[in-house]
Amino acid sequence: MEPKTNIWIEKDDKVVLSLWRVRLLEAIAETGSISAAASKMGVSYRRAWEKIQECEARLAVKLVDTQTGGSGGGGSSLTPEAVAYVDRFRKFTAGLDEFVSERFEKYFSDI
Amino acid sequence: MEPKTNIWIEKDDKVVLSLWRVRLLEAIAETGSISAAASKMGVSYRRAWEKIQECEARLAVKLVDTQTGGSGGGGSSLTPEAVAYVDRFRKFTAGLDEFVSERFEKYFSDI
DNA sequence: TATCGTTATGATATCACAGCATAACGGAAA
DNA sequence: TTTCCGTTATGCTGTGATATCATAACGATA
Repeated sequence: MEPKTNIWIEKDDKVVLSLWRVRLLEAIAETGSISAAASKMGVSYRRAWEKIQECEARLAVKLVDTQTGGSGGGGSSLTPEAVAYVDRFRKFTAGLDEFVSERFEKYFSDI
Repeated sequence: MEPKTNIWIEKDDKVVLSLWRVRLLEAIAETGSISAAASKMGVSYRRAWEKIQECEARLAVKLVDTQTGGSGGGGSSLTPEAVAYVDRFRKFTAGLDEFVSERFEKYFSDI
């Protein structure tokens, strides 16, 4: 038995940022491409790309700069706005895991 | 923009208890029937019943005592084990909303 | 100019879930 | 005794979301 949590931010009842989406953005920053990030996250390029579109549309902010063609085939990187959102989100959710783990230990350690 | 969270407990990568399921159990306790509880939760009886079966199977514990037929058509009530699980879960998750709200205010109040 | 990996999207298959339908049950009322 | 009613219990079917497949466009480099 193990505790699990999810945390996200909604706007008009729609997800604009979530733990998963922030991880995806971080993966894009690390790998330099949506394709590699999707692979790293274990999802199809298609799905990763769609989620990014969704976030951009709902936040009304460009999050990923993309380039098609070129030496490496192209690539992607985060906009300064995306970096700021990721940073904010990470600070926002910092300590959540510890909070949950401690409480789980306290009340479910015997199971 | 508003923060949202979910919290649950897994066993072998499968959900055994969650905020939603605990609310369902509480609704059964309050109303005295799965049918009324499902309606209260805004889902079909079918779905409510299935989730209870799932929890019982995965926890290997009987959670709901049911009675078919009779004056009111029958009804349901929680077993002592279920009451104990609900209580534990509520204690486990107490304070989570405040934790998240505070942090959200701190880092996203301007948006 | 041919190549190659990436972005960008359409088209189709698959699957969890919602909604509908129905049988069994048994106390209460007729 | 027989009918009635609301609940439990479960099968069946439609549907929307998601996964998988396929393909066009792009452009620096060799």
